Amino acid sequence: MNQYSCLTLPKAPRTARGRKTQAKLLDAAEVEFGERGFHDASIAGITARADVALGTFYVYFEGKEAIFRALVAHFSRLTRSVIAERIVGAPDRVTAERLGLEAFIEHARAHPHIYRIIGEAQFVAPDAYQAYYQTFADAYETGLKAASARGDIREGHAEELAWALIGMNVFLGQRYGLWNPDKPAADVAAAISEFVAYGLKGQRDRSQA
Amino acid sequence: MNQYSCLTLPKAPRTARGRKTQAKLLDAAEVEFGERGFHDASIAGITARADVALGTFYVYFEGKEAIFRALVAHFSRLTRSVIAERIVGAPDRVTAERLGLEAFIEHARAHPHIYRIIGEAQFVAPDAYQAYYQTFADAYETGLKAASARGDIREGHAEELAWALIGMNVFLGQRYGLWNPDKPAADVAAAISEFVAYGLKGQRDRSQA
DNA sequence: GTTAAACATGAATACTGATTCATGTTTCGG
DNA sequence: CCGAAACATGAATCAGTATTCATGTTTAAC
Repeated sequence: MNQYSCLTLPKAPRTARGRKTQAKLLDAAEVEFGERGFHDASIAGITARADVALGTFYVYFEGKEAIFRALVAHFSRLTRSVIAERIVGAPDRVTAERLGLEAFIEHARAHPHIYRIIGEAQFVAPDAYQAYYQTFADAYETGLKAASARGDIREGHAEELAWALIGMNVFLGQRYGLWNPDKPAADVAAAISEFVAYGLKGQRDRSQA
Repeated sequence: MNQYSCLTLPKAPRTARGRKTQAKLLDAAEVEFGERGFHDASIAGITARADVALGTFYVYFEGKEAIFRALVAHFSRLTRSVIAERIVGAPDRVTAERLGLEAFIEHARAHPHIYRIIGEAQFVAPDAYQAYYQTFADAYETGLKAASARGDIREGHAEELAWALIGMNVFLGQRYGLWNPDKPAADVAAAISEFVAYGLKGQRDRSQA
């Protein structure tokens, strides 16, 4: 219930009751935006789900877009940390890619609301959306460069590769996580791993897969 | 002006005047939706741009969503044909991938409206959006299978690969076509081509790039 | 326990914009 | 040229909802 406590929010509550109410609103907003989309979602819908009065919303948020942006910022961090946790300690970059894709598909499957909200941010809060992927891409690029420095993968074109790999992940997450969540995420990740391994290393590697 | 004539439209005009007015509305809607997004776009905005009266809109379209869907269907076909034309006659699959990506980035750069409209379809007309990418993926998969049958690329996982490659194209198109359209599309495509070549063929091929 | 700040309330406000419709005008086959 | 169908018009209708605000209640510091 209190998963948002770390956020710098528009109107910080000063009492325990206030923090609880704000957290209820954010939880409710996740469901309302996730189910109905930004424009069909209503403040009345959010406050009804949170079981507070309509006016209470404006005690804690500037308006509809403000709470949406708060959710985007929160879920951006959450998604990155879920992936990061999963690939920590991977023996090499190709394994990291496979585990990251698996984590991404599973996360999308478990939290479809989050993916709808981030996707809609492209049009509702374009700057936040772009910042999200730029941060992701920067980290990716750094990771790829480190991997090539230690001889894990070939050198060069890390920036373009980072965006290409992110796009791969997003679309596979959409297709196999959100649209047709039947196939095990690990199977999809394994199927793609060969492509990524050859693509990044330029030769077959029998030590992993 | 008459680029929509092939479409099966909700209310087919019966006279030359009618066809011209409907085409003006579709052209105007492309700009209105492309610049302001689906929800901020207004029917009044469309009819003003088309230089017709408000009520005229409803002579030709059921409503706001109907004209949006007509645009999505039209641009889906257009995008596919632009890519298809570019890769016809490519000597091998890897070259086709490179030319396709180049075409995609250039097309996104030249027609940002189209890409905003298709992107928003994800939330405004999810079925149309999904159908668009499913069609794309099916064609892609067929192409990959044909390529592996003739020994161009490795066998296996054509479905997953199709979605991965589409995701790559979309994100590179977004990054280098829409957000930072400075780098030549051919350079980006060349940078990624090595990754795709190794990934699909599993060994260096010195005959092309 | 007092009290000032923080929080909660929901009816009222204010505005937007999609869609309808009754009425005129143009087209085109005959 | 005539008439019926097609097309054009824009004021009026209709619905929905984001945001405000005046008022009442709870919290927590002292």
